[in-house]
Amino acid sequence: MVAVLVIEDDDRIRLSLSLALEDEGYAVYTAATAEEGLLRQRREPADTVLVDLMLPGIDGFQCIRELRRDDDVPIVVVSAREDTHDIVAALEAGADDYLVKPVAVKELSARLRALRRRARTGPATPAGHQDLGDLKVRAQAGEVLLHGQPLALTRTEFRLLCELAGHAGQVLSRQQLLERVWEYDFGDERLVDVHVGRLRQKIEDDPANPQRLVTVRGLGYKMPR
Amino acid sequence: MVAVLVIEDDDRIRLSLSLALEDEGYAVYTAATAEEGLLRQRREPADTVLVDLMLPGIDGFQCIRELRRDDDVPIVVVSAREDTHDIVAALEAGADDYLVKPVAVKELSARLRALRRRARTGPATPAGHQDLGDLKVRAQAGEVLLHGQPLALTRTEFRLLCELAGHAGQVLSRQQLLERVWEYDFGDERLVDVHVGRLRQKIEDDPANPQRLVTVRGLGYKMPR
DNA sequence: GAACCCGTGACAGTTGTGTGACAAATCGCC
DNA sequence: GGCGATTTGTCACACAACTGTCACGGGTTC
Repeated sequence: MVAVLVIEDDDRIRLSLSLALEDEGYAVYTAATAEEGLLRQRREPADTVLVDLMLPGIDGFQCIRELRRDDDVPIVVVSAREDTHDIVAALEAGADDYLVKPVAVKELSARLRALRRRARTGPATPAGHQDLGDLKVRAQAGEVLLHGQPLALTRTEFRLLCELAGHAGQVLSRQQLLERVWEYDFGDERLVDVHVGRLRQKIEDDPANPQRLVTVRGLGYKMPR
Repeated sequence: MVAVLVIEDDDRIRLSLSLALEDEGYAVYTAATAEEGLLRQRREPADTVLVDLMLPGIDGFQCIRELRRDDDVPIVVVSAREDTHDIVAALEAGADDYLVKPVAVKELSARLRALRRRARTGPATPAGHQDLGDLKVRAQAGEVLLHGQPLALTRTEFRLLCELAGHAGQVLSRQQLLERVWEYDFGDERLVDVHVGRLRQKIEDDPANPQRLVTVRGLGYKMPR
């Protein structure tokens, strides 16, 4: 299911956009302000973001720049302003497409598909590739190198490692890992422990004394930088 | 220098677009018909293609499909028709963007930049020719050499191989392959498995132990660099 | 010492992948 | 335009790999 985040302050437009997109088969998240949208995208990233330009507080341009700072997500502007200057500014800020209200839903949907088709040819997983000493994570190639040798990881191990390596130096709670790796909203947190254990068997020189994937008691796990 | 191919039958529009794009710093090739444009793109590929919808002979839609057959080049439609139906059809055919005439050059330029920014993150080599050890893929010539000997591949096998070889070192999911090789938006992913199996019979020395086309369990397939 | 946190081995159920068979669709040739 | 050959997509089966649960035990905190 493709998730779309709609950032739009006008309640009526937000609602009608949401309904239309849901009809097209998208999962829709919404936010009424840029702040809310940015927060939401950071917590639970959507696959595509629709954003209005005229927003209270942080405006659309700034919002796009903020999103682009650490996210390569496709961004589509939906705005009432049809001035060329606005269009150019939004695209320069990092937007991928720009539609003028009122939008035809069929067109919006087609443009989303075209954009996603193009975006998908990019990196498959969020983090590109990470080097942590002897351990190299090549997300695109779907491979992990330890001392230059490719490692045979299962999908779950791979995704777990990507998640941890992508936030090297930062503690991730079992709950966060469950949500991001397993996409579970709930579940047995011990599951994480088991897979961390299995992962350690493969990436640690001495699995009983983990160096690369350490546990932070009471908080979770992290990979030191 | 970024090269743009403009396919447009109206002399005046073609000329003014060319001049405007040259002003923006693009190298511009032109073609007055789809046939001419396709030939030109095959001989000397541009980095982006602008195409009109109403062309004599092969029309714009068909032209887009032909281009897409063996090229991942960004395609922008510039048309006088502003009907949603046309827009959707063009995007579905494979276009990346759609502008309604008359176009503001600044906007066109900004959209080209946005599109190229997005497209560049994609495949490193569009559709040239790839050498992977003993296996040489000549996409343009439509032939594949194994140990210097030409291989007899079916069309599907050939396109599958081109797609994989064109992204050597990168995992492609079954879904991605379905979309790019079969142009299915959905469908049975097992179809990919079957054709990978058939392809292996032809390109692997020992099909039971694939070396050139390996499966990455849970993720998809890839050809190692 | 009690409560809690974490590592780990075992195991059954689930999922992913390769492959042969087959019918429908397409192609090439006359 | 017809007909055999080739290609394509679907299906089902078999096997291997992976996943999640559980229980046990050692360590840590208070």
